[in-house]
Amino acid sequence: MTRDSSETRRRLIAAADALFYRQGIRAVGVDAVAEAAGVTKRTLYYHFASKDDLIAAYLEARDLPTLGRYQQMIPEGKATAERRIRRIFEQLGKSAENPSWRGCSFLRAASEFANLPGHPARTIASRHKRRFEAWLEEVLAADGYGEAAALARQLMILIDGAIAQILIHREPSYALAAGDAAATLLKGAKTAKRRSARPRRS
Amino acid sequence: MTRDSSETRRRLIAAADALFYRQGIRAVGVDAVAEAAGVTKRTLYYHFASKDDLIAAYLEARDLPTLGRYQQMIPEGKATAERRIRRIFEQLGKSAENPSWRGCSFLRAASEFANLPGHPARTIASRHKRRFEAWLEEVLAADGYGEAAALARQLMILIDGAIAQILIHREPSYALAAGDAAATLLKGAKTAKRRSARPRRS
DNA sequence: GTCTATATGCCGATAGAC
DNA sequence: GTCTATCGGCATATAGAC
Repeated sequence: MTRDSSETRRRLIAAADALFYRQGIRAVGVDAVAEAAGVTKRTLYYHFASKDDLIAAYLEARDLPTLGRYQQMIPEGKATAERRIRRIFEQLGKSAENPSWRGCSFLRAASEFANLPGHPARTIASRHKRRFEAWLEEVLAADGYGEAAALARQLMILIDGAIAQILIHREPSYALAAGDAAATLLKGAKTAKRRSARPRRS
Repeated sequence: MTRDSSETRRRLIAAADALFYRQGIRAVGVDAVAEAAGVTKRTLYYHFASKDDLIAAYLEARDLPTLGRYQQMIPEGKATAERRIRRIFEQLGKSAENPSWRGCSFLRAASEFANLPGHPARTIASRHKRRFEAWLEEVLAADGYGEAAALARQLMILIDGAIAQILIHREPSYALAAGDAAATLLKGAKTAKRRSARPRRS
């Protein structure tokens, strides 16, 4: 049945998600994924052509939900972009306090397959980060910032830099240091923003 | 003989360095390392107690040389810290243009062993980054910057963030975006620096 | 669609000769 | 200190029954 098929597939992806994110993709065998999903290895290979295919499905399934989680951190229209961006870093630090936190799945996947430029994991990871950067640009542009694209790129660098440092030192406070840097960058761009968006009263 | 012994050990570490950095640590077997070093697996296990021991030696051997390469990018007393820091990002972007560039070995190792907090690779990676951050702090403090520690941490985040983005997108220009951000942060801290370091003439 | 059983090869690590 | 030979286990992937 088609329903059963997609349900089994869904369970396999969920099992892969838990194991790949926790232990790393190369560190987990397909046997372990199949067992965690409650099926045999043969069934896994009925639903996925190869482990690479499963890896692609794992990252694909994480793409929009991951972005969505960041978007939910800063509801629209609640405050200035400056305050909303600051909140991203605060929430990142809070997430990283969870012992099951292991950094960014896309960055770790790209790192694991650094030697395989055409690997699906690389393609999906790059596209995810481009989406993330584009969203940041929208947030800044909507608040009237000039140079929103360049600024969004700098914020993206700060976010992944903070994640990298936290992962290395297991020290979530690096998120706050990155948040401070982001605030400084936004403050510096503020003047240009106000000048071009609307004339100041003073 | 002790001389032969350390020479074989050195060759094994060099072989591990080339393979681990290029392909990832978990992706390379000890067989491949031994063969690349021109010895058998048994000899590898004479010089190293385990693969983890070899991994530790690989990262340990990279620690100071890696830091040294960054230090050579900005010779002392040649220019202001602002200009010297900018040069780090320019050189990073240039390095990343080399097809054999695969990002930061310490960050990638920490990422691969994200699930093993006590692993030697994690300890060495963390210590290396602490050293790097301390060096940046020295550079800033020597040039009279106040808040040198906080600023150094922000620069560290920008450096690893740039490396992460370049690795994901295979796009070295992210280094320049990070360099722009660094320049802005240093510029913002300049006023405080000049006030505390020496009175300005104007 | 899911199963049991298996192919084939590499994994880290070791025994014991020289 | 380096070798040949090998251990048991796990890797990805597949054959064929039901």
